[in-house]
Amino acid sequence: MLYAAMRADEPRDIAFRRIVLSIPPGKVSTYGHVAAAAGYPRFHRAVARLLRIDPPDQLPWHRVLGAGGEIKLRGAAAKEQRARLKLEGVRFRGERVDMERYEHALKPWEVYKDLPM
DNA sequence: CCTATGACGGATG
DNA sequence: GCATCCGCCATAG
Repeated sequence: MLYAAMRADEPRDIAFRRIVLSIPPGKVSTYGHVAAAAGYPRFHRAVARLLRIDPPDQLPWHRVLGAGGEIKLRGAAAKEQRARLKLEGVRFRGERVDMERYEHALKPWEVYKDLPM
């Protein structure tokens, strides 16, 4: 088993995944907010890492943005994310998502932890 | 052990 | 808005 896959089974990563899964279509969140909602306020970079190593078809990775609604991917991947969001009706203001309208309010981790996936 | 590199974030000028 | 710097977590060499 690959080390990356093992790491992805750590409780922290489970929490990150479940929170990302809770973001509904047409809504978005940020690396920092996902980390904080999971109970790990300084782990925004770990959230980004998880989205990078997880199979792309298992998580709505495109609904996670940088602070302020900024797409942090580069090149073709950035276009891909923007296209996916647009398909869900998420509108942009310039290069950023209009967070006032599309940011999903994440609930505290206790609300997610015992819910069915 | 140290350095470099990221799908980061905040503070500062 | 832009440029810099620093802090933070994780991985690779």
